[in-house]
Amino acid sequence: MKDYPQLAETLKSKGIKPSLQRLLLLNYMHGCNMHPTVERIYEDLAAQGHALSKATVYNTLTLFVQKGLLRVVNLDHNEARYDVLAVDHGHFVCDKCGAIYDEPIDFDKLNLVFPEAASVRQRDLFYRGVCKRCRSKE
Amino acid sequence: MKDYPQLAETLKSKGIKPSLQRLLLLNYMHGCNMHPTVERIYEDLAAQGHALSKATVYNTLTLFVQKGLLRVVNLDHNEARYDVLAVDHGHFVCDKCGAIYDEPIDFDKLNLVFPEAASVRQRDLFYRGVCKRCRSKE
DNA sequence: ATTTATTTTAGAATGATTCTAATCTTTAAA
DNA sequence: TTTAAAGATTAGAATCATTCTAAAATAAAT
Repeated sequence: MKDYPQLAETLKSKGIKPSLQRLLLLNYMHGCNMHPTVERIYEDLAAQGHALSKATVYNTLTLFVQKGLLRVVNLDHNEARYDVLAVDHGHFVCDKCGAIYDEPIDFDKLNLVFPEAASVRQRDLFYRGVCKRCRSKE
Repeated sequence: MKDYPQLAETLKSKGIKPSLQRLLLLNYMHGCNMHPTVERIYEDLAAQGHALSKATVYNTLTLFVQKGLLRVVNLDHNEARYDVLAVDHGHFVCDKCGAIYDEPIDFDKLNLVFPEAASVRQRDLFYRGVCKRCRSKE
């Protein structure tokens, strides 16, 4: 655990009791620059010797999302992916290799208006296509 | 069927043979301003007396997406939704009632650049929050 | 007509997620 | 400290959207 007191403080500030499992999950997500699936998170933690049950992974991630520590990334209707909420950013998803690239975006500057919206909680932007790595392999 | 020859022509132009089931589905989607799930499409068609099998609904929608007639909207990791490809638009999704509002967006004008992208096939934008209808009920 | 390819279909299989009910852990009260 | 109450974790069952499979129906081609 890199920074136990800091992680615990983050949890407490959101009204979440810092159990071992929750600290492990938050620590994992903070040191994680991909957008892992539940399966991936579960396996990585198990490989590190932390065998949380899969139910706990689900429960905890859902809790973190509710409390605003993470966000769900729905790339397809198959597996959900999880993303740490840092700077506002959009995603580019490669159709070939499935890689997900983050790119900072200032949504405020886009100045988009949805007349039906009373309040906006979350903003997502996805571009899809072929990434340069895959293109260069062709 | 509103405009049989037109629908059949649309299918043929994409290299799809215009079977009855395919015409029914394309017709349904064209006269549909929501973003229906497979279940919804299946039930609506059945209610109209067109009992396609659910497998056919899945197969055909997937075919239409591959051929560029429809697009999948992944609002959550639960059910996929389908959208007719018309003008470029973003989506606002209400957290309370689940309503989905379209809003035309000129993505080109946003001028967003993903350095890792060699080519872009699709662009999606989702805002989430509470819609005015739900807000006014509170 | 007869073969061949294509489409549709019902139902089984899959797999991500949720539910359930029991166990373990922490907190609060006595 | 004990005891009780609340909260967290867990394994495994249940659910449910989607995909697979293999057969039946339809259309196209020889």
